[in-house]
Amino acid sequence: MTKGITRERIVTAALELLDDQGMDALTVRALAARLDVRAPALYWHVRNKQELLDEMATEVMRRVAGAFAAIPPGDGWRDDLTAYARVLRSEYLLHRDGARIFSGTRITDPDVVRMKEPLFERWTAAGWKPDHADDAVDLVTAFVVGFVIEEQERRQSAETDPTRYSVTAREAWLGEGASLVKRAGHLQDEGDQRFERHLGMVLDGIAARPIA
Amino acid sequence: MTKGITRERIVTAALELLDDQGMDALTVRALAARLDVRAPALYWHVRNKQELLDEMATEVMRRVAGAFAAIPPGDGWRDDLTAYARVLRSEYLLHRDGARIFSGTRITDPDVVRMKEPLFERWTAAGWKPDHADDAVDLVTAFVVGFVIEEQERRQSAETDPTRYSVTAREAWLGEGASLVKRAGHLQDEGDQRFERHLGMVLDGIAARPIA
DNA sequence: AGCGTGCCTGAACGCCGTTAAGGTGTCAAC
DNA sequence: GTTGACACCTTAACGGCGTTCAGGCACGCT
Repeated sequence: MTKGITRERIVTAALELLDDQGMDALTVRALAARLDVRAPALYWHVRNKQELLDEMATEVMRRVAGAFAAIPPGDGWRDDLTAYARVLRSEYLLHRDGARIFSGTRITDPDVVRMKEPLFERWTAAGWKPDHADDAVDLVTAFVVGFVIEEQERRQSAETDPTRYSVTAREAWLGEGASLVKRAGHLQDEGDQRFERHLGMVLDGIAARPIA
Repeated sequence: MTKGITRERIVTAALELLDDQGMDALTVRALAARLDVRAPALYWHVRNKQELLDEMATEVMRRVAGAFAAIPPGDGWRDDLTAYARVLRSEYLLHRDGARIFSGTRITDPDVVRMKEPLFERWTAAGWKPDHADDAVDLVTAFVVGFVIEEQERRQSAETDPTRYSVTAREAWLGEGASLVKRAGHLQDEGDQRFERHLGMVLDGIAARPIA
């Protein structure tokens, strides 16, 4: 491993460590060890752990912006927002607890925020008002964040305690009655279909509003 | 303060401590001090801190269920879901980082899950399929979670660093270009209106699907 | 040759969650 | 009325955490 720590190397190593071992194992000492260095060395490049976490979140969003920019523009706002939602979800899913950790943290790089600009240009050209465009992006973002948080918790919970999401165990836990709640529990298909279906509803909701 | 620690007293004290001092100050020792007891005493009543957090989340959801049950049933699914969304949001807003902390954590009390039953009954009576009812509740939940996470982070960020969300500082940070992004930033009205508007879109999206 | 400065180390501090072992009070059984 | 069990709490301690601080080593500049 070549020496010479940089901010970027720290951030990417931190993301790897998070994926390998999970949030609890993401300690300054462990991260330093992975970079073949002692813990205090990191404090030369980063003010504290919170700043590191912010930087990690920014990096994740940078990858979202990158992946999104690599997709050819679609046929209209609906294609654009669908692509954005899918990219955001899959980037969150790449990291353990990704949605919980990386949502709603401060972005330290203006370029990431500026990525919205081309989108806004296309949509205003198509007659959208800026505030409607803003609502649309934020609504889709909120939906994806909420969806993936629940998705990831469900997934992890199933790993650590497989009985929890088994149908029979759940029914026993629920006790008597609540038959409709139980019946609904049966129907939960896995991830992707559910995501696309819910996303479709959100987009329908956006479509139902006057654009200007 | 009367002695005699119980699980419930621990949980409510923990919620108070969280509200007063924030997540970082919610330590076992500080919580014990608030209950006039030494830290290890709590381990007689609670397995570990994670279990305490789960219990706190459950308590919050119990309050959501309680507040929701206290509202007289509305005129249809739209009223029901609106009331649910508002109750969930305001309960999250009551606690620092509420949405981030309490979303997607395991609920330890079956009664909370069973609260959905009367809703499902009403809606199926009105012709909804169970899977559609399930989708609707989960979609609204995901939206509220995502919305409030962003809302709370924005609010706290504004407290600790008031320049961050000032318009002029933000524009300087964004640099040249991105004029549409900037323009959208101007329009962000505060909390409630925005919530109601976005919620309306989500509900429109639900309304746009066939119910059966 | 000497010096500043960039990057890193070793040692330490205070706090954390958690465990182990031991006390004290209450109350039923004898 | 003594004994013993048990619920509940204490003190002491452990290992690990984020972070700070003083020092040291290697380089480029004068």
